[in-house]
Formats: sequence, structure tokens, C-alpha cells
Amino acid sequence: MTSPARPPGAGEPLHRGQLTGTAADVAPTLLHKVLVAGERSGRIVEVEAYEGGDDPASHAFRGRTPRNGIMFGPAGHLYVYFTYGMHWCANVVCGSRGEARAVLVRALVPLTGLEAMRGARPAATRDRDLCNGPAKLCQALGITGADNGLDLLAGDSAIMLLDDGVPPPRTPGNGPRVGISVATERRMRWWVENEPCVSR
DNA sequence: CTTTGGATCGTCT
DNA sequence: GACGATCCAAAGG
Repeated sequence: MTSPARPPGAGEPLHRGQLTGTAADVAPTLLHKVLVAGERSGRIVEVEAYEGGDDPASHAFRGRTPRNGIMFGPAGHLYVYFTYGMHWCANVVCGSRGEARAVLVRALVPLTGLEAMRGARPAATRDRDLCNGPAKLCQALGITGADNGLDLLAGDSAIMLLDDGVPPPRTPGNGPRVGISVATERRMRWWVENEPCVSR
């Protein structure tokens, strides 16, 4: 009995219990999970952990504000923020309620909806440049502030986080986070080694 | 190939 | 009023 090949971008939503640990615990487990936005989807190949009140680099370090409120809610929701006057970035909220931990999704391998992604990102000359950065992948998938707070684990959400059976790498790359000026000694960035779609 | 600086505006001090 | 959890084009080697 041969089962048919699973369509690209298909899978089951993660269980919320998989996201209740610290951001540093959860982040590397999200490698190879699939982020889906309508017909567009990609496999996560680079992430960063932000630990809320324990982490000077986190948006939640100085407490709850109108912008970061979603981070203080339940795990599995999407935290989208606007930065540098023009870019959106997407996080998966994790930890327990009130802890404001989150994992920034930094890069994807495009799986489906490539034509829509190319249309959304005319600056990308190669397909590997469609989603190889936190703001690029939001542009490619059409994620904006309007999506802030969505439940990524609900079957009817416009944006979902799926497990299609591909396990995380046994030994991911690990190093300092990108683009921050504090807590730079913490090695809380993880990526899939030898993967062309990783940023930088 | 690497380095540099401009774009652009919401958010918090 | 200052500063980004960034990207890209242009300039330089």
C-alpha cells in the first residue's frame, strides 16, 4: 500500500502543548515546520527566540504595550510587528500566558504559491530570495499587521503553522541573533545548515 | 565579492 | 525626538 505523496504545504496544525516551553526550547523545534497563508506556504529554515521579560532584546522586556499585547496572550498566536517604517515581521507566540515569549520566523523555503510570491516581491531575482529574511517572508506570504493575533493552530485561520511529518534537523546551526544591540551574547538563532534560503 | 547609506514611520521615552 | 528583531541599490575593491 503506497500512500500518495503529500501535497506540498499540507499537514496537521501543531498541538498547542508543543509551544508552551521557553522560546529557546521551542524555536529549534519549529525548524522544518510549514507556515501556510492561503495558497502560499513555506518550510521554516531559520528562527530566533525572544524571552519576553527575561530578555533585553525582546519587545516585551519593558512590559505590555499596545504593540506587544499579543505576545502576552496564549501560545500559538501570531505576533506581527512593523519596523523600519516599512517592514512587517512575524513571530509565533510561545510559553505560558503572560510570559510574552515568542519565536521570530526569519526564513522559509518556498513550497507553494510561488507565482503569488514572485508577484509580491518583484525585487527577488531568484526564488531563494523570496523568503530569506523576516520581512521578506511576510512580503512574500502577504502577512501584515492585519494578521496580528491570528491563531496559527486553528483549522480555519488564514495563516497556519503545520507539521507535515518532516522532523527538525538533529543538529541545527546556532549563533547570535541578528539586528539587535543588546544581549548579543545569547546564541538564540537557529537555522538549517547548508540551506540556501537562510538569510544573510 | 563587501560595504555603505537611504528609505520611512509607528512606537515608546 | 530617537530609534529600530530590515531591505535594497549603489558604490567600491
